[in-house]
Amino acid sequence: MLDIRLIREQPDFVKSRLATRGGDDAQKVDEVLAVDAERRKLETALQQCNADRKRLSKEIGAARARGGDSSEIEERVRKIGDETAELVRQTAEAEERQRDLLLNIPNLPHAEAPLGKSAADNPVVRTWGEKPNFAGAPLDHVALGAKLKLFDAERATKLSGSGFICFTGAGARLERTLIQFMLDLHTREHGYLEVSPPFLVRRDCMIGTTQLPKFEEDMYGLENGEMFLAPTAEVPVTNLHREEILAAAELPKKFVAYSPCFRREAGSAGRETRGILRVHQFDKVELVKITAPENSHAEHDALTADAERVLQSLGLHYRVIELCTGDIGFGSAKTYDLEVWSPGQNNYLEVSSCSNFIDFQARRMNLRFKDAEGKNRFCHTLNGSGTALPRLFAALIEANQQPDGSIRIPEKLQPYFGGAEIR
RNA sequence: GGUGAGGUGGCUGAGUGGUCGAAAGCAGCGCUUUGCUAAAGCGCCGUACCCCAAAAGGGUACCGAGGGUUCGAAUCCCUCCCUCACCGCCA
Repeated sequence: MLDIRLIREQPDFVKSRLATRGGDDAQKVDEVLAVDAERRKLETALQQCNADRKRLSKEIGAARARGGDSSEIEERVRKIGDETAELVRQTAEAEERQRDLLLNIPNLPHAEAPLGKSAADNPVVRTWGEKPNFAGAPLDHVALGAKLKLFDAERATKLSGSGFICFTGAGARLERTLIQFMLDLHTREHGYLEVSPPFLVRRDCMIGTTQLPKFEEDMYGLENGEMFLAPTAEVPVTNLHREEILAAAELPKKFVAYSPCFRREAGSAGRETRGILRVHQFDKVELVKITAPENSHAEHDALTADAERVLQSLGLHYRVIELCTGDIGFGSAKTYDLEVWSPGQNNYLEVSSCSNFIDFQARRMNLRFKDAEGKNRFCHTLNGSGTALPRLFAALIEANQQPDGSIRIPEKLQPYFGGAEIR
């Protein structure tokens, strides 16, 4: 949520930053400004009424204490009360309209975010490692999975419909191994606190981390829209400290959490849907940071580096791209995507998205900290998936397939996996 | 799921219809005095929003949340949420 004061004081700046995303947000800014002006007018009038009512009511009390007659004042206050009721209704309505509008305006892309219209304009920031060489054409993860019985899409569909996957045997073990490997890496070597949060969260949490109200059709809701299956651990973990005022010394807070993630993937039929690349339920290990504003960019770079360590440790070739202003997510000001090389797809696969939300989520969550001068200021929030499991799984088995059809387990993973190969 | 108790400012804790944004104590900040690692006295000490060009200042709201009664609600009524205790059920 953007700061209404920023919109009020610098509307042209806000509009010009939003314009870099494309879309019609400038119009929403004008709407919110109009509502804001109306709201404040109503609020001032209402407060004047309340002040009169309060003052006169006290006079009634004083008059009665003296044993005097107060019926005339009582009549006046009753009249003010009638006027107030209408103002209360109008003010509340204006407040709600303003909030609805604000919740539907996306974050301002950071000044350093590259300009662009679509994913085609996302610059490559850096690459790591080399594409592996294969004697013949490498198999893709679907073929490898079928051959080695690593997952069973048909039976998962029988259980839950299309877009669900069931890992089996060595595949299930490899999946579990990757989760544990990442949790250990981030807790032992990068200083994150492991949390195992609820996966079912209240509506407020989904608003806090910007999934709602705009993307409700992509979420699985229960209990008449009061509860939702988390689409990422970002939701429960970032909301852990919602409506709190943290001490400056506590920052940055660094969390790592494993969770299954539930997404309807509405409207994405046909895009990267082969095999296990886009499913309605998948496992993910998520990184979340809560930082002071001064440090959020440095912490963002560090978080991205921590996510990269996973791919480096597994010896997987990847590249880092930065999302351009036209492609960046609704709530994010600056985002790096990690894309791992998939020999089977002969393309890069997005496995991790590291975003700096600045104070956009913190305002929605009312998440603040007390700074050195004792002022309460909004925190900055960052998150990056320490990698979406099925895609990492797919890239990993494709990159490590051997001429004899077996899969070599990367060295660092072997102690976790309890073996050096799958055959 | 049942029964009972309870949710007040950073903390403890008063307050059952009016002068209560809320006593008192603790913690914190400032000043004064005396001075050896401290005591005493005094003052300050919540958040959000609105008005004001701004500062100063003024105002409104907030005693778990939301409604209601009333001229007036921390206080009375209703609903909900949460915490604690015990009981039931259960991985």
